[in-house]
Amino acid sequence: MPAEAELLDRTFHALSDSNRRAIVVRLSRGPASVSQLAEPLLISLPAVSQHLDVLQKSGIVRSEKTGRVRTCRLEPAPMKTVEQWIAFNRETWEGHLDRIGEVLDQTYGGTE
Amino acid sequence: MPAEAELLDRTFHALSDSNRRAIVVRLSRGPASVSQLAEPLLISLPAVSQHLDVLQKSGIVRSEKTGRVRTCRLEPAPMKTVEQWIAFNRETWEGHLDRIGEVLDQTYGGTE
DNA sequence: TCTATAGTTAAGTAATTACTTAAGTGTTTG
DNA sequence: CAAACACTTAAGTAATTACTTAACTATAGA
Repeated sequence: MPAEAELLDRTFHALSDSNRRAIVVRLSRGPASVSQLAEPLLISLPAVSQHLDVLQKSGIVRSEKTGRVRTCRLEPAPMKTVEQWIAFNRETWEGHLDRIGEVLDQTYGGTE
Repeated sequence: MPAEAELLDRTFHALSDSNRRAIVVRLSRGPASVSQLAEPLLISLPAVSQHLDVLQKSGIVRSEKTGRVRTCRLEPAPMKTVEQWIAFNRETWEGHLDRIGEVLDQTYGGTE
């Protein structure tokens, strides 16, 4: 599988869980520690660690540990790739609709 | 779980598989039958049917059967929801960076 | 130094996923 | 009517997922 496809697989998969999306939403407002991220979630701390692994393997989150605190922050590139993939498909689809429009125009004289 | 979260779950999950994304890319260029969608893929026809089920349950794809042919087409709303979710987070993140910029400006007199 | 804190690792489990092959159901077409 | 066609359903499987609890490591503070 091409590298780009694997990145899209991992990024879409990472975002398909609402606990992980909650982490992303929180990190979009600035860096946070693991326990800060865990606090509003209704799951155990190890479960949060596992979600962070998934987010880090997709590249959405980056983190470094200082002392005993791990600080997590958002890395925007993978989500931008996903956003662009969707936008590109939407444009293709919209272009296709335009061409249907042209055919209708030619057939029924809409613009003539 | 809120209805919006479930839609995001299903839509992100639907797009996390490269065979399903290939189906979406093909459909962005116009409607197609199940076997037309299957033709370039390296999996069995039942597997394609199962992928179409996933795409239809997320609402990304809609289809109707006429005679023995099922015609599939893209339904843009769910992907637009996903695109907006990402855009909203990016904007929050960018706003956060702007505020860091302001602090740096105030601290080091960047704009004064 | 003892203890609380912050997080990690390990191991187990029930549910879900992405396939497969085999055997259907209808629908055209020769 | 028979055979080819376009799927669909069923059943099975190996891998992955999202958790859990228990036990551990490493750092910080009293």
